[in-house]
Amino acid sequence: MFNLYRWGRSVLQKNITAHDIANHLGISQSTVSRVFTPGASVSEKTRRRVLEAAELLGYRPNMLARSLITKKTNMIGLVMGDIDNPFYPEVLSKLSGELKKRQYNVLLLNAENDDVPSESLIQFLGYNIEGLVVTDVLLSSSIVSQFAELDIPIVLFNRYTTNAHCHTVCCDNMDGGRRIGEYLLRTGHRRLAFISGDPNTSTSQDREKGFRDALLNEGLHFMTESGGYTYEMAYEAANRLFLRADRPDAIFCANDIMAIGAIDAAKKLGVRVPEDVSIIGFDNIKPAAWAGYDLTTWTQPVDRMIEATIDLLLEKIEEPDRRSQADYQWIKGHLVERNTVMTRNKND
Amino acid sequence: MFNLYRWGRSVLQKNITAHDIANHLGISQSTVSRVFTPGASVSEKTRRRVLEAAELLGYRPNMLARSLITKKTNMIGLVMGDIDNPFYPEVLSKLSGELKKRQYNVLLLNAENDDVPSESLIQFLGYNIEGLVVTDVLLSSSIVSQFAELDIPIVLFNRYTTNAHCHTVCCDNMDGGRRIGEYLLRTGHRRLAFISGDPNTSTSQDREKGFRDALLNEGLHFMTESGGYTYEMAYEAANRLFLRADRPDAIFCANDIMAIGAIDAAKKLGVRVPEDVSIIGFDNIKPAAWAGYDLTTWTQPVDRMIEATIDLLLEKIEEPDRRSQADYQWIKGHLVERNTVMTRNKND
DNA sequence: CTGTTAGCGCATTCAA
DNA sequence: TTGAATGCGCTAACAG
Repeated sequence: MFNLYRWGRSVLQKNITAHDIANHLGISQSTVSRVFTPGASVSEKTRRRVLEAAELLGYRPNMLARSLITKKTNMIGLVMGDIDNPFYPEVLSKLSGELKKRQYNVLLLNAENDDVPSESLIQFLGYNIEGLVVTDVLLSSSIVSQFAELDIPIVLFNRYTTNAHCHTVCCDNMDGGRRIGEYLLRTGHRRLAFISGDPNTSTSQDREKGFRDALLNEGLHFMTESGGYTYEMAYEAANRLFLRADRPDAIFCANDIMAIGAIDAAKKLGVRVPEDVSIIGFDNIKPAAWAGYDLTTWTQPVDRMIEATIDLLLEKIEEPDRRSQADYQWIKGHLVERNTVMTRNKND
Repeated sequence: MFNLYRWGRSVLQKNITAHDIANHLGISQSTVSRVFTPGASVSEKTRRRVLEAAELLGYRPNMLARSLITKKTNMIGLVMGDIDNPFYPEVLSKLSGELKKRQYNVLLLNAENDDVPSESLIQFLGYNIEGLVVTDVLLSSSIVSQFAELDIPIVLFNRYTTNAHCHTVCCDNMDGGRRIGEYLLRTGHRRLAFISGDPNTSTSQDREKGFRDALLNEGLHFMTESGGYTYEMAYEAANRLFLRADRPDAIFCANDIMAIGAIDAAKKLGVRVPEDVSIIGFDNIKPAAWAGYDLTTWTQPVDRMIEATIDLLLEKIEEPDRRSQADYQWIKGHLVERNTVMTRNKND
């Protein structure tokens, strides 16, 4: 009889290989491999024996060796931008969760202050990641072309470029901005202001552009301040706005964090929200729902965006020629009415 | 002369290997390998030629093949608990950043609601991760022993167990709780309350225990409510507290999110903070500093905790016998005084 | 259904 | 300093 010690290896050995199992069972290594290869043909009996021995000895196929041959690592690179915005941890968590459901693992890279470390991305290539998701930042074109040459798909989450190799899943920011503008108009606001995020980002630009379009239809202009997507800068920006002679009756902030900063600034100055000024945000992060703010805002449909991201990415990976998914997807959000906007008398 | 096409491969070829470079240069594959192996001996001249050709052809060593031999993958597994608490995205981002500085990459796994997917962790073993960092959750002992058998170190961040194989880097929660208790006593509070987090977590338990110790020294008891580490539950818990006949004059919440919920509950009921009730949190997350809350709280020294985590983990990985780092580290935080606690007249 | 063989791309002996 | 040879652990033909 074969037994655990027959081949001079103890149960406590660290690296059990398919070979060990094969020897232990007196079968060939490739048969063992077949048991762990979906779709390979093995008799039910040997399958059971192998599985049993594997369980006993603690065998687990070595993904690295496997990947070396199959060229499938099941690893996806994830580049995270602005983690300070609570919107993105949510994205991160859901994205990695969904990816795991589909058998993919996430190799993480965080890009602090818009500075995507190119060398790390190149390292990722060394690990043979099969795809890349990039949230809220842009990649250098040199990096993009390296990925392109290797046919590794890239999906930009909430960003877009004209670079043909980058696909995009994005909240329809223009639409959001426009409909927020229309909403503010419809509720009787006339002295409007916009606090922008980082002016270099398409998210901020598009929200502003949509907003402008809506106002232009009514022949209205609006004041602008820069809030850099941070609480502190938006707080200051709002202060400047409130101190103006023609103080706005509504402020649209390019994200919720800034809207919260604006609300706090208003409180400090004794400007009442929404009686004296309406404030509206964008993202619908958790704190927006807190009783202390109760912020009217715009929802980014995270779940649908993530679903689209994954469907797009995995289609590119698994059936590159299928192209059933659009390469650029703009997903519309919707208004969440809470209590920071009030309807005004148009003859105010 | 050799040229790019001599070996029938075009510049656009997808997978350039060390062999390709070798052929292109008319040298051996092992020489090419040496150029990319720190400490190997290659003449300066060939090193330059190889590097040049590599650059030209876009060669990059395949980490998988390399790891197969060296047993070094430079990958660290990271299990993230409660990502809803803004404290943890910060940890995530800093941890992965520091790890990258030390040449390690992060394989991510997020554990939603305390449910660590064991199969995913076992998958991680297949990828030959070299270490595991676990934030704010606990692992099943069966998983831990599998890691132990393979000598893969585990560092628990903000959790601890008696399991010998798990090392720990933790904010000294008992100390924090105690010193918060002492602070509240010193500032004249006598009717104290505690809103706990998830009662199963050591973080909540220890903060409560320290708090109790401080009060016991003065022979005081305190009211307790459960806030489950969420804004909503803490809001309700605070409501119950405020409606009692013996309404507390100070509430210690086991984290900032809950303290914010408590503040909002107070506002809603017209209970003034800090005039009628003092509120103190734990974590010092960003929103605690917002003007709308201006929360007095306890800082977890994130940077030092992360540094300790990495030092500990990498020592276990790189020089397992050195043991210069303590296996269990409790790091003390400190009070951040803002405006939700006021000194009371002891004869009130 | 199973065993044999041949690599995947690389680091690492051992000679030269 | 370099090249030839070997094998890490595995999958994928190819026979049988």
